[in-house]
Amino acid sequence: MKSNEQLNNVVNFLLEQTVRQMRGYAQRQLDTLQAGITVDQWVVLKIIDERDKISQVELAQVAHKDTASITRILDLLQKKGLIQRIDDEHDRRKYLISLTGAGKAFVKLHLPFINGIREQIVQGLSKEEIKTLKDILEKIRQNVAQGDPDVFP
Amino acid sequence: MKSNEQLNNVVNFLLEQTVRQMRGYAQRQLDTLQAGITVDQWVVLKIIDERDKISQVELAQVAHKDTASITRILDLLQKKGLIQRIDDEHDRRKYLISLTGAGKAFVKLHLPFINGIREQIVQGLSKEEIKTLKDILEKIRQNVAQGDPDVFP
DNA sequence: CATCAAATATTGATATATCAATGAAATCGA
DNA sequence: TCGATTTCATTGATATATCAATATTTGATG
Repeated sequence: MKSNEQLNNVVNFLLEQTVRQMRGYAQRQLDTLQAGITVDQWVVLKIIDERDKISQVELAQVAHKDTASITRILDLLQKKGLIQRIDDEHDRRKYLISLTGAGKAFVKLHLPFINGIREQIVQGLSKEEIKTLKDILEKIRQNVAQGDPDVFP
Repeated sequence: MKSNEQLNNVVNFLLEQTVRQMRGYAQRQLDTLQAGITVDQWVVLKIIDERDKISQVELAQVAHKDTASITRILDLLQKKGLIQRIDDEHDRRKYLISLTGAGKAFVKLHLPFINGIREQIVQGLSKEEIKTLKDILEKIRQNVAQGDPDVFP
């Protein structure tokens, strides 16, 4: 089984490494915009764009991040003037998160370029390959799943 | 090409999410050992086990980590008494990194269990699927590659 | 209604990634 | 050999992940 161990190690490693490189690539591309924003901040910004008045817990679920991370990312986005926290009248524990005018403009301005980045990442992969990749990743996700599984389309 | 866009987004997201869950799973399993060590620390430890007297730059290359990260991970491993930095007589900028006796014993003790974790992660995947996965990830890596590509077996 | 449990956001601690700057040492080129 | 460049390890700063603890508020149940 020694060769299997090798292979498993390689797969684990390759997956991590690929994601690391993807993130690096996306960040470097994003940096060329001089927009002063990180990939994770963009992800959060984009979700807010699509789901106005979302709460932080929901945001965390959709972004697959911890609420602590969301708090800190929102702090940064708020400092940049891109989002705002509005008190929820019906539940005073919550904020309703929205884009500011500047935030909306920011998303609108940069969305096409950023969609381009994502296309470049999977460039040259056929639909079949993408489907196969998704299936395999789904199997891995089931192997490592704990508690409530979250569903991908 | 419009139909692909949604798909692309999912693939990027799914990859990141899968790796995140893999890491979480591996860490939780590691935690059951009560060994007080992280996945990344284990990775570094294992490399030192295989390549005694390695330098920190080499370690960084093999582990695909920044030298800054290596410095900090080694600091922690050294505090735990698992590794030692020895001055390189031939190049006084370098350390030669080695496991201590405790470090060797630690690796020997936990290696089988940790290999088991890797095994569980890719459980149920056929060799063909693993090969396909590797090929697809390799394509993505090439799409996002910058500078010197690093080679996987 | 009072209490107790759960949800929400925040904060703190620790680990890591990444980038930039630094000091010390080695090497290279004229 | 001297000076410039490069290499090595470290440190600092910032961003994020994760886990734990907390205050506030809500909801549920007696």
